[in-house]
This record gives sequence, structure tokens and C-alpha cells, in this order.
Amino acid sequence: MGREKEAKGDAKTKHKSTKLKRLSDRESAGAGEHSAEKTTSAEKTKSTKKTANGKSHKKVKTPKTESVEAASSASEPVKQEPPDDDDFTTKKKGLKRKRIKDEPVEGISQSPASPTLKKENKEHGHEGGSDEDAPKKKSKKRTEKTVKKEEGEHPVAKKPKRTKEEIEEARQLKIKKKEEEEQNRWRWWEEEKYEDGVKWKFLEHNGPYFPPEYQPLPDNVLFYYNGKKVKLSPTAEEVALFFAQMLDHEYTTKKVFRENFFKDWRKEMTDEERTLIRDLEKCDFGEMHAMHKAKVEARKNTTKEEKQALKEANEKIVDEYGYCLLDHHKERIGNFKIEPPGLFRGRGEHPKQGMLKKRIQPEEVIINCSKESRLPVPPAGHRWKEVRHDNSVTWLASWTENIQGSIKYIMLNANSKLKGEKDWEKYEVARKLKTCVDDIRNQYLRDLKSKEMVTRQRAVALYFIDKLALRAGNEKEEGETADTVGCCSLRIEHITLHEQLDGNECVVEFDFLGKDSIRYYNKVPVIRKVFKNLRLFMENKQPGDDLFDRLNTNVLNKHLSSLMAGLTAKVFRTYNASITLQQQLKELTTKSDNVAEKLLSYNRANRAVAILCNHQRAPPKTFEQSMANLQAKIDTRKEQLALAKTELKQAKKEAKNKGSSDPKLQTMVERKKAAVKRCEEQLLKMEVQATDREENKQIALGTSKLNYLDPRISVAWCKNVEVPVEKIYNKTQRDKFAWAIDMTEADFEF
DNA sequence: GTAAGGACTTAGAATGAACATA
DNA sequence: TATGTTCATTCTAAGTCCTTAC
Repeated sequence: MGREKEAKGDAKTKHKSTKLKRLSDRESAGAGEHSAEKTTSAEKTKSTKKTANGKSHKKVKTPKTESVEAASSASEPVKQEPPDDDDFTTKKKGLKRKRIKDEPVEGISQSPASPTLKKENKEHGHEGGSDEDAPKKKSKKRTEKTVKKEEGEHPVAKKPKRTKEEIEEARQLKIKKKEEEEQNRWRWWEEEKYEDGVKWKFLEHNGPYFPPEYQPLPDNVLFYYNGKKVKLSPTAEEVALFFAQMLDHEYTTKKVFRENFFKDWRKEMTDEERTLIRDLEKCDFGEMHAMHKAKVEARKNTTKEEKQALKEANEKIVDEYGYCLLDHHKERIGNFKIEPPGLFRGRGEHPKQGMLKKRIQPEEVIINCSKESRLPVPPAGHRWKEVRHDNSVTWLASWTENIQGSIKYIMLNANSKLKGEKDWEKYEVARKLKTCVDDIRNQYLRDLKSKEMVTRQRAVALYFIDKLALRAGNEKEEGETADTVGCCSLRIEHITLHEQLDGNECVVEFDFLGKDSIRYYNKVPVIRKVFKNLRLFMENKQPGDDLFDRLNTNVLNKHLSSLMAGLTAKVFRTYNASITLQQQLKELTTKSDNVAEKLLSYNRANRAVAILCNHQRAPPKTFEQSMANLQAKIDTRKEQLALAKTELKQAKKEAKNKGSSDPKLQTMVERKKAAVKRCEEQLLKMEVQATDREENKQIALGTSKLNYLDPRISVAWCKNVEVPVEKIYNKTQRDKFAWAIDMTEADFEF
């Protein structure tokens, strides 16, 4: 990235000790007059970044809303105000990356698993209900939809219409299935918790699923170097294919990606290949790319039978590897597949993008299960790296990946006990914060005047974390990952101070790349004490220097845990997200609204949180078109409504003229009234949908819904305003939040 | 006290399936 | 039936925070 090349210096050293020592001599001094100069320099650096870092062809995340801070009062620093959605949606533009499909999974080369797991599952009665596997779920879903269709909306052509009895029967079956599912669910939340540190007492599984071995290309698909045919060795060919498959993707145009790929590819070549292939520019992957595209196309055009066969093969894999037995309950595994080899796709300007992510062998995999369980069998001719029996952790298998050297885990699905319990605990900690948040806020406001620099920095950082829901911001190793920051790792170049801006005083302008290289841009009026402190922290520093040079997440979290057990920086995000949802729902919902309007309110409340947490998404590619289509439908419906109204008027007139005794005319009036009403309802529904979609254009609601919003708030809201919970949570979400759906009453308060 | 390692959560993109419309 | 659109699921990178080793 261009920015850090300019700004990088010793000042940007990441390690804590250095960071703390480095600026020890800067402690003194009040707000200096250099700050204006510094700001200018920071600004300059920033603008260089914007043009030079290549963001224009990446995930371009344009300015985020200013609504959150604009609405909040500088004198009430910690109050979360409702954001102005319209403001947000009109401000952002974005380009979505082109996507490319990965190599199709062909064939299954797995050792047959022992039947013990399945047998045990049956014995424990968990093969049905909530334990159905994904494909089964899908087929069930389709049945529901078909039933719905057949219940009278649009009969499918040529299909014989079912009788009322059959429809009723299907409905009963559906209800029965749902009840069964409910009965079979493991209600772990009603059981006693294990002692601290114990995650399970019995764990059995079949090990991870390995991706199929590489199948060499047919002889008619060739690679050319410098215009000449070259038959690559299988290993070199496999890596070349990874690149060829990505040719439509923007990644392959990036210098870093190309260089990393080429370097790693050459390592996989034979001596002879390495001598010959020296320049990526001279490589022609055209035929390999074409073959890949043809495969994708062919997959799209598979017949029903082929699709069915593929589905069944997949189901078999899920049945065998997708579940485990945890304390004798069948639980779904979240990611039971070993990650296949490929080229590393780091986000943002990742220095390691394009590197070869190697194929994982069983010899690299550690298995974790019960001593007394049936051990998973490694694929034929292989063995595990290690089998251990550690019930203080939740993972089933792990391996070390070669890009960052970090450990990857096979873990349970979000609907499992282990994940659910932790989730519940997380929200309980956030609720506990509610009871002491006022004291904590008062304390950090007092700390803004502390004599100690570290305390002041901590206070300002906390102010940001609390008010803006910033992430903690751990230190990162330079050159290992994309240059992104959070609160504690903010640098001078990331903020600009404005005495006056847009009619506000003491405005801080933030502009930095956060997690996943998503841009955070915000202009926030702050209280004067914070503003003055920031000016102090920025004195005599370069754009690449740390803003909080005395602070890191460790120091911050230690302080927080002394204020409340279990309190860390992250808890503020959960707390503020959940409390915002609760407040917004209260504010926005009217009991007399219809369901569509209530759902719009829910989505708006959800959106307020997503904006607060800066959860952005690239606008859907087809957004404009689909909005235009919806508008056209609205216009048509409006015309229909006008017509229906005229007809009603006419009918009323006729009924009046001929006297109200004519029952036929009265029926006609009633019918026309109903038609008008129906039209109006449909129109309203569409208009609500259009508003919702427009407001949602660039905001991802899913992340906050899944990770930050206490589900009990939503469930209680559903109960209070009589909205079926199915309207806000799909099947997967209902499974994940089963504990909350089951235990929450309408009077729940976060 | 600090760096490194480990375990876990959070995140958006990619992919696939279902559904709607022409 | 083909094609476009939406929604759900999968994938795995990138965070947080705690523990361990020195």
C-alpha cells in the first residue's frame, strides 16, 4: 500500500514494549500549535493512500454514514443515537469483485467410516427432528413450498390438484414433524453446566473429510510457455490450474498476487520446468482456463438425474463426516472438511495474497476425541499426526496452515450446545455491563483529566470504543497481514481534528481500514476534553505514529476486567449493539401496524446497529435493475387500485339508486370493497419492501443479527407485537437461537 | 514483562438452491 | 422452459483475548 510506504518508519513499530518506550519522552506538554501542521501532513498522507493503495479496484468502501455521530450530542458522549438511514444510503458507492468458481469437487475418495457413530445416534434417537442433515432439510423445505403453492395460489401446470383432505393431511404432517423436531431437540440450557474448563465428557466423530486428490488434465488441454506447448508435471500443473481458474478474478491482475503465486509455483516445479519457466508474462493458461469455464458451464447444465446423484453423494458425505456425538447427543459439525489447496485470498492489500495454500495430509492433522470413543480412521495408507483427548477444548481436529502458520480447527455448528452456551454467556456478560456502565462511563470521563498519560489515553480509547463501537485493535505483525487497525492501534494519519465542521464544534474525522480492510469513515463531534487530549496525543508525531502510544489492548482489557469480571473491549460492542436494538424497537414499533410495517421497523432497528458496527456489504450487482422492476410493479398496482376504487364507487352508486334492499347489489359492493382493500394491502407491502431494500443497499444486517444482538430481545419483541419469530429468523437462525426462543418471555429486558 | 501460541468469535465473499418472471 | 433474482449456506480470513513460555 502506498500510504505506509510513505508513513512507515520506526514510529510504526508494532511491538508493545518498543511502542511504550519509544515515546516516553513525549509525556509533557499541553496542546501545541503544531497540531494544525500535523493534521495537514496526516491528511496528505491519507490522500496519497486513497489513490495509491489500489483500493479503487478492490472492495471500495466509500464513506460511511455520519448519522450516528451527527445525531449524538457532544455533551452526552456515550449516548447512541438513531442513525439517519437515508443519509447513509445516498453516500456510498461500491464495486463488487468479480467472482470465480473453484474447482468442482469430483468423486469421493474417502475411507469408509465405522458405523458406530450412526448406530449410536439411532440408539439415542437423534436421527430425526432437528438433527436432520442439510439436504434433508432442503427437501423438506421444498415440500412446504409446494404445499403452499398447491394450497391455492398458483397451481403448477399439469399437476393434478390435490383434494382438501390431502392438503389438510400435508399440513398435519408438517405440524407433526415440527413437533417431533422440537421434542428431539437437546435442551441443554435446562441442564446443569459442567465445572469450569470442562467442555465435554464424551466426544466421538469420524474425523475430517479430505478433499479429493488432484486429477491431471486431459492430454488435449495444454499449457504454453513463450508460445510453446509444455506438458507440466502433475504437481506444477495443479498449481497452474489454481491460477488459471482465477483468471477472471481481479486478484490475478494484482502485482503482489502474481509475484507470490509465481514464486510459490516455481517451488512446485521440477528442475527442468523451473529452468524453462522464468516469466509469468510468457505463460499462457488459456486452454486451462477455457476448460475450467466449460466445466462450470457443464455443471450448470446437468440433468435432474445427475443433480440428484450429486446431491445424494453429498448427503452421504454429510451423514458420515458432518456429525459427532457429544455427550451422547448427535451434534452437527460446522466445518468438517479440510480446506482444499489453492491460492491464498487475503483481503485488502494482503502481502501474502497469491501464495500457495498447500494440501493438508492426514499426517498433519491432530484429532481430539474421547479416550473411550471409537477413534476416527485415517484415509487408507495414512495416519494421524496425533490423537489427543483434551476435553478442555471444543475442537475435533486441527492442523497448521502454511501461509501464516496459524492453527485451523474443525469445530461444531452454531446450533450446538458448545456454541450456544458460549453465546448465551456472552450476552449475559453484556447485560451485566448494563448495570455498571454508568459508573464506568463516569470513571473514564474523569480519567480524561488524569495526570498520567496512559490513563488519559485509555480514557479516550474507551470513549471511542463505547461511543463508536470500535474494535479493540490488537497489534499486528508488520508485513504479515494487510495494514488494518482498530482503536488501540489507530495512527495519527487515521484521524483529523476539526475545531469546527458542518456547524459542529470539536469534530474528529476518522478514516481508516478496519477488519477485513473495510473502510471506516466517520465525522464525530466529541466533548472538548477528548478533543484536547487528542491534540495532545498527536503533538510532535508523524502520520505513521501510534495515536495511543502508551496503550495496547492488553493494558486496556486488564483495566476493564478490574472494573467488572469478564469485561473486555469487545463486550462494549455487544452491549451497545443490543441496547440500541432494544431502544430502537421500542421507538419504532407501533402495535397497530401490520406485520409488514412491523418488520420494516425491525429491519430499521437492525440497520441502526449494523451502521453502528460498520457492517458493510458491496451493493448487489443487480440492485438498480431489481429496484426498477419493483417500482414498475408498484406502478401497475397503483393503477389497479385506482380502477378498483372507481368500480367500488360505481357499485355503491348503483346500490343506492336501486335501493339497499337488493342483496345482489350489496354483495357486489362488499366484493368491490374487498378488492380495494386487497389492492391497498398489496401496494403497501410492495412499497414497504421497496423502502426496506433501498435502505439496505449497502448494509449487511446478518453479521449483527448473528453475533451482536441478544436474540432474546428479538424473541420478546416478536411476542409483544405478535410477529411470528419465523419472520425475523430463518431456519438456521432459529436453530442457533433455539435456547433464546425457548426461554424468552414477552417481558424480557436486556 | 513480553512475545508467541492457541482457541475461539466475527466477518464478507463465494457459492448453491429456491423461487419468480418472461 | 429459460433466465433472472433472492435467499441460505458454506467457506475461510481476520479479528479478540487468554494462556504459556521465556
